[in-house]
Amino acid sequence: MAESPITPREKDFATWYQDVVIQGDMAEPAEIVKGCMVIKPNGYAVWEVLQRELDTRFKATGHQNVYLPLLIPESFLKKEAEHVEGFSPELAVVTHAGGKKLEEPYVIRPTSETIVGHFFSKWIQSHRDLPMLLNQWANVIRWELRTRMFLRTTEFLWQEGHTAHSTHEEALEEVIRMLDVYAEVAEDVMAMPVIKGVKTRAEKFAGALRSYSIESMMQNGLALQAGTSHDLGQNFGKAFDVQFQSKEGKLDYVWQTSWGVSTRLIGGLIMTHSDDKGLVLPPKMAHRKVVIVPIFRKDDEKGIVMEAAAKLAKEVGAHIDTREGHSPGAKFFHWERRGVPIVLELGPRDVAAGNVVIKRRDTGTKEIIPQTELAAKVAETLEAMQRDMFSKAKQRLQDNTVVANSIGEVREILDDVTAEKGGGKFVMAHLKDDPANDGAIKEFRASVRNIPLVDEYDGPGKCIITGEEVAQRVVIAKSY
RNA sequence: CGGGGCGUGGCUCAGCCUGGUAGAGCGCCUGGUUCGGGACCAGGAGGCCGGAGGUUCGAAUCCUCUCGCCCCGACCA
Repeated sequence: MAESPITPREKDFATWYQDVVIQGDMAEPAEIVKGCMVIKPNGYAVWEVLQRELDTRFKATGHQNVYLPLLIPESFLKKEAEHVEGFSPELAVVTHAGGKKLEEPYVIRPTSETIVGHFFSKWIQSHRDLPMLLNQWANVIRWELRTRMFLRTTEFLWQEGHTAHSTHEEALEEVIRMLDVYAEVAEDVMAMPVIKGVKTRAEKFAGALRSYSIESMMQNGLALQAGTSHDLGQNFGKAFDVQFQSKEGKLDYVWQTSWGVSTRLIGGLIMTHSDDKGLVLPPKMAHRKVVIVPIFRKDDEKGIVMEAAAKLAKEVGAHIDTREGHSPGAKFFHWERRGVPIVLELGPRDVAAGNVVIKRRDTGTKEIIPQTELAAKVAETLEAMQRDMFSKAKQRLQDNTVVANSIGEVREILDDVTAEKGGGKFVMAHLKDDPANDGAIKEFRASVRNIPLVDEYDGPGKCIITGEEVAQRVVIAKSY
């Protein structure tokens, strides 16, 4: 009996996560480039599902895809003071090309606000050019000091939306619209509950007026920022001189937004649903939803079983594991680790009785059913799994969200929490949105995740640090 | 970037302290028996020990530098 190569969550959550990523054939460290990973077919397929789900919604809300240069003139970054200050430490810079030193270095994009600003200024003259609603699917590089597969890697894949509007109100509507799209994909497709909210001023995107985020809770109770949407105000408009003439003939700067989600979502997906046996994918995220493991001994059995398997596979769109030289048991483990939602077992006994064994990945429940009922059963099971996985995650979020009324209390709850040991909570507390207060929270390595858009608690109260009256509680947690 | 740990067949690791031309288990290949939760037997292939330099008659082993991975911290849409 071989031991599971996956470290139990209880023992070391961080190691468990890595084991699941590798054993699930999602990705592996590139090793030849610092902080980079190789996304393997099983992982990239998940990204493709996400891309499809997101892109469909972007198009439905009027956006078009574009592609902008990977390299950005260094001077562009410097045009927005806060932006350059925020990103400078993590930039990779190209200084040589074509065999000689460049007059002006190029920065490998960490994000494209600056280059978008440049092109917006070329493309926008009139209010008739607005709104301009663009999105880019791309890779970016940020030289982070500490990386973890999917959660934070030097190079990662993402989409960045960039829009320009004639009024601040309209831009704000866009910011919230896209935040809602992110929340919908997270909850309805990934079965990953999120809290929508505003980032504090200290935590906002470098160069934005305000940032909004969706925050989700991983199984160790740590928060993961799953997506962000920024109200850029006129900051980049002014820095890149993006002006338009209004109906009234007046010149004004555009109001911009930007929003993005990345391959980090895959890390969130894994840490929300997977278990000690490996990856668990919600049906909507699984590119391969049903796999049939045929069981037989002799050749005559093989013929009968394979024939029945082919028929069932066609009926429910399943993949048949025809690999030779692997026992059925080995095949069960194989698909279990890769998170396939439903595995069907089909052997001579089942064929003789007209049955098939259906097994759910999330609960491990096994059931013998008549083959005639399979199609309906599969559809019903996939739906139930999607629903149940969301409920379970939602319940966990609720169970691990607590209220605190003093800074000491917050600290006591979060002090010992680590990514490895877990025990994390979302602590709801009244806190004034002031960088000094963020600093106080940071002392015990936690942070304000966001200020929820919908207050599900007790409304106004006194700030746990300054004692000032604030409108509502904020989410404080340790995070990735 | 600071502190700690670690790089040896595909994987996990032993060997290193006390230098003397590389080992185990798993995996892989072939054949046979198996096959309802990681099968077994037999035979076989595969590594110059992360990389570079140094010390030495001789380096996986000692020294220096370097690259990468993991953990803690700092940093971080």
